[in-house]
Amino acid sequence: MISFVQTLSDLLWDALQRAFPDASLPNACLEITLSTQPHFGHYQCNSAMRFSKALGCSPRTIAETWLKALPANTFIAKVDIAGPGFINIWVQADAVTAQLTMMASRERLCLPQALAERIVIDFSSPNIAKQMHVGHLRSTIIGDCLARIFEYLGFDVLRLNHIGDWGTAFGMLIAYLKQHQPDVLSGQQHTDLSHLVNWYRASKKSFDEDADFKQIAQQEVVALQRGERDSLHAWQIICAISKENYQEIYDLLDIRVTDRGESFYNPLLAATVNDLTAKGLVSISDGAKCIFLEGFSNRDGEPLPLMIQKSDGGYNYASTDMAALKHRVEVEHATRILYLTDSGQAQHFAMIFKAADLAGYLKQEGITVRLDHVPFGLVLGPDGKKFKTRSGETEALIDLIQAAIVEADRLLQERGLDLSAEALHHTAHVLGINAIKYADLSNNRIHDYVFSYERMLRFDGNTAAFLMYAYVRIQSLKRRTKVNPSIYLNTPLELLQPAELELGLHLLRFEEILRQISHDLLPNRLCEYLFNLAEKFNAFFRDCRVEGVSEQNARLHLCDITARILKTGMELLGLKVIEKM
RNA sequence: GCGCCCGUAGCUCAGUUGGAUAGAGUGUUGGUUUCCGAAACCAAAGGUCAGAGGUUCGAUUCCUCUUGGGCGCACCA
Repeated sequence: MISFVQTLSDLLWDALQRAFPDASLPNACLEITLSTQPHFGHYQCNSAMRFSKALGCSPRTIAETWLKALPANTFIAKVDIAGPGFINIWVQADAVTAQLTMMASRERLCLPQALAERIVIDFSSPNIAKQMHVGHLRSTIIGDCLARIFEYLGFDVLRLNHIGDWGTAFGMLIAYLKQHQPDVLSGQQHTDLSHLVNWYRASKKSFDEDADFKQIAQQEVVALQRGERDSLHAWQIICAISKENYQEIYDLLDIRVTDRGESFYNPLLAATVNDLTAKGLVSISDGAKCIFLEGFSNRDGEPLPLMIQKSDGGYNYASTDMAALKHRVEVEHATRILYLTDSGQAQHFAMIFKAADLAGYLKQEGITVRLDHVPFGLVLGPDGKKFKTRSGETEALIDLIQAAIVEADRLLQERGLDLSAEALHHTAHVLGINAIKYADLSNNRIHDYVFSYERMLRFDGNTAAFLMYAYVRIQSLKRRTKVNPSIYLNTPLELLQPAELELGLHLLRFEEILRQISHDLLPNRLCEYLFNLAEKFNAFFRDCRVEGVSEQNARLHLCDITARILKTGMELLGLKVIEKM
């Protein structure tokens, strides 16, 4: 759909060229934005000031000449010049109605991409033999949300879980299990992640303190990488136990992601290193294969390497990331790759991206692959420091989620709702998880944010519950009037009152918001949009009676579109929508 | 030391091609229901946008410096 701003922009651009046919304007792009104040109209154009120099006269004169050339049209109701040369625009309700009707007639509320660009989103990425913790929460939630938005926009999205399932740690864990837990490896004894975590700690201790064990562990790594059957089998058992644990979390959070861990790229590592070497990018430093890149130096001011092979011949995460990038471009044909990790890895990815560019991995069939590191800040505890439990341990994600659900349950019970125990429990479940997700997504991801059950579970303010409440209220109203949807959906929309027009204009901006997020990758913009939508609906609902008035069915139609966008928007954030609460 | 990120109301945060009087939420104070869900709405109060300079018609936004905080910087990922 051509956005409303675009339509206005086209109209004004034509007028500008008619008004100043001989002028060469510096910028073919008009600046049209939402008005900053209600009395400045619906939209404002700020370009007259910018053109002042090029046209050699004052912004006000430009604006006056410009608007005289604006032909009569069905979009603009009124224009006005204010201040130094701002052009304020009031739109015609009929034009909004027409666009809204067109939008609502489609099953999907925005147009799909002309070309289904292939986009890889690398997110979540827990580590085998470790609990998922808050650090994985943001990657998982934000990554899933971006994936949903890109899918909705019609991109061909490949969600990849780059699990930490390979590397030196497995040697010691396998060695330890062989020595102390043979029944687990033989499959005779089932176990869970909490035991695994303890064994991991114990094996680490032995590794650090016992030279003999260390040697055995290192041999296990070699055996594993060689693909020896016993070692591989042990590795598979360890992975399976871990996956059980994080699949439980993904089920709770409704996250869909394809497992493709570091181990997947193991067979590609040697070839990748060879390829980089053949391209002359690699030099040997202290026995390790390194790529030295301009602009990166270490604490002693010496060049900082991107190490792609260790001096002992082993590979590390840079090797895997280079191989993965190559695979995603060459085999998966990705034209864009997003990496959802904390901002601490910014330098690492900056180096990976630069090295990939130098190696020519980003040019494929005339297309330049776009790489985005999508960084995010830390989750902080109430003390403003990195989130920890009271005992100072890193909090397991599963506990965190359960706690939110328990807290939501308690709050709902306090309210004394007219719900069955089962319905209340279900609502608490949805509310708890929605609250965690929304609290995360509604903050700008760049910043650290303070985690607080109390704040995220509030029923008022910019929270998940506020959006859910706005939605159920609309659904309730639709039920209450007992009008068959086929009747109100076929009743022409009318935007008579200012609050109706405001709501209608806001509804039209949905696609524009999603497109913007596909560029800046900031889901908080969708949260803000939906929060404003709920507010504008509340204003409409305050000013415009729905039930039992002559405009009833037209207004029910508007309510229905509002509910659809609220629902779609919440689903794009990964929130569950309920019909009653 | 080098590099990256951040500093906006008491608190939590928006504010991205530079736009008019910097906005929400929360908290505080006051108000709104014979009427569609008051889990709502309205209003008041609250600011040196960390500080200083620069760029220009215009800077929270871009540049430089200062300051405070966070993170990264060779064989863990």
